Formats: sequence, structure tokens, C-alpha cells
Amino acid sequence: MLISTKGRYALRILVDMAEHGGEGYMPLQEVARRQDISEKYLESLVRELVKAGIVTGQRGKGGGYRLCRPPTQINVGEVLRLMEGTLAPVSCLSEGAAPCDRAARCRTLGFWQGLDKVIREYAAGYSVGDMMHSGPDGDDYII
Amino acid sequence: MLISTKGRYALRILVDMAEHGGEGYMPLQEVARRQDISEKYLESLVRELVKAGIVTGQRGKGGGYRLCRPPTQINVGEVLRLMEGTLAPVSCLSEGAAPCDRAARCRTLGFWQGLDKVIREYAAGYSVGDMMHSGPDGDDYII
DNA sequence: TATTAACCTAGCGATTTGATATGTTTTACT
DNA sequence: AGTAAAACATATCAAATCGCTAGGTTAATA
Repeated sequence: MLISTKGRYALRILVDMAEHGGEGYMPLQEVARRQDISEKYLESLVRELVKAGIVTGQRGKGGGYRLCRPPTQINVGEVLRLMEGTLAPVSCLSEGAAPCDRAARCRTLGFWQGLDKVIREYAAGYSVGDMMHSGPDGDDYII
Repeated sequence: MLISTKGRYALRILVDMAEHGGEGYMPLQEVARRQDISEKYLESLVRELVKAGIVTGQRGKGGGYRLCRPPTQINVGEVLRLMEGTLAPVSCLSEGAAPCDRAARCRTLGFWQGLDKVIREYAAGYSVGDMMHSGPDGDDYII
């Protein structure tokens, strides 16, 4: 499985905030209730989004989180790479991985590089804004 | 990470056998030495390939394994799905996964379905035969 | 009969996953 | 001033998975 709950939940949080958040801050409790995910677990995920400058938090009563950018400016690949550490399908293509000493004569490397490319390109072409009015079967996804 | 050593090693075994195997059977020891992978670990992987009818084994002296089909007839997606259980990027798209009750209103599902599709289509277009004379950077991969 | 190699089963340390628990600090409202 | 709400922080943990290793048994050949 390429993507764990970290990446999946992070996207659901962001889309939820994009859909239901207005001008002000949205408490995580509301997101957790709507998305039916443990609030405490979401907290740990959102903290990463804060560190990365994707959302920002406001403490205290009336506080919560909100997106730092318009949803169309939040790229899905960026979010997934942040939450999962990498989007590479195999470890030898991870960012910062030690270069494999078999690389020059590896018969499978070309395949993995190609796969990595299609994944990265697909994700790069998708934003949180694209997801906002999306349903199953890509009914509004046009490349 | 989408693919573990199971999938990666299985492909290396198959390409190795395609390249170095002639008419007869090739002992796994040779593959392990050339590929620098523990023979015992390879055994457990090859057994799955045997069960799936991709390679066949011959016991005893002079025995070993050989491909059941020409390399161009062995699809990479098939091998990876076998070894990894699924090629789906997220659990809700795995073969035989319980359908998610949020599916109808899930904003992220369309994205995942699209990603699943590009991965499946890419892998479906690649065979072990394609890998045989391949190097890094997809120098011989043409869609 | 000895050797070779596939076949089989069990287990195991390390890591990751998916949380839960228990707080502390900041802010706004009354 | 006091209280409630919410972000922020740290530790812990059970379960699963990964990447092997160990120690055999069975079948075929020379």
C-alpha cells in the first residue's frame, strides 16, 4: 500500500476545511466529528500540516485551524509527500535514499523510474480544490 | 512505499532467469549469488511464483527453476499483484476490500481511483521481456 | 548410495501503523 | 478574575508487517 491513513486522513481534513471553513478558524473537533476520525489522532496529523505551512492554528476559545492558501494552491502530491515521507513506489527512489550500487546495471530500475514518474505527475496535477466537488469514478477529473 | 522487497526481488529473479536461463533448469543458488540476495529468502518468494504458475521447479541434481512462459508473456503487474497482494495505492481500493460506506460522498475517492488507474495501466504495459535489455532512466521504454 | 536442489514450517527481531492517554498553554468570553 | 475552549506537546502501546533465518524433508540424478 503506497498510502497510509496519515496521507488519506490529511487530505480529508484539508478538503473538509476547504468545504466547511469560511473566513474564521475551524475547531478540529468539528472536522473529527464530520469525518468520523479520532480527534486526538487528527491532532497529530494536523501538527505536521502546521509545521509545513499548509494550515495555521489559533489557540483558545473561537480558535481552530484554517488553510494558509486557497485550496487550488494546495497540491495533493505535496501533502502526500509530507505525510508519507515519500511518494516513491520503491525505497531506492526515495528522496535522500542511498544510491543503489546496482543501479547502473539494474534491469528493473527503468520500470520503477517510469512508475515513479506517472505517480508524481498524476499527483502534481491534482489540488485540494479539485477534490472539493469531486465524487467517485473521477466524474469531474479532466487532464 | 507501494512495493516491498517481495515484489522487487521477484522481478529480479524473473529477469535473471530470463537472461541467464536457457533450455534447462536454473538452480536458485546461482540466481541468489548473481543478485546478491539470501537464497533462503528467495526460496520463499519463488514458491509463490510456482504456485501462481509463473515458474516451475525441478527437484534433484540438475534441477532448478525455469519460466513457464516466454518473458514477454509475463506481465509485471501480474507479478507485483501476486507478491504484494494488491497494487492499489490505498486500502479501500484493494481487491476484495470491504466497500467503504463513505464512498458515495467521498471527496478523495476520485483521486485515488485515478491514481490506481495510472498505476495499473503503467504496470499492465510492461513485461519481464521489456526489462531484459533495460537500464536506468527508461532508456528503452516507449509507450 | 551420495549429492544436489526443490519443497516445507516455524519463528524472530526490528520497524511501522494507528492510535490512546495525559497533560500544558493560550485565548476569548462572562 | 475565572472558566471554558481549543491548540500544542509528549509518552506509550498493541497489532501488524517486513525481511529475513533455521532446520528440516522429499525427490531426482550420477
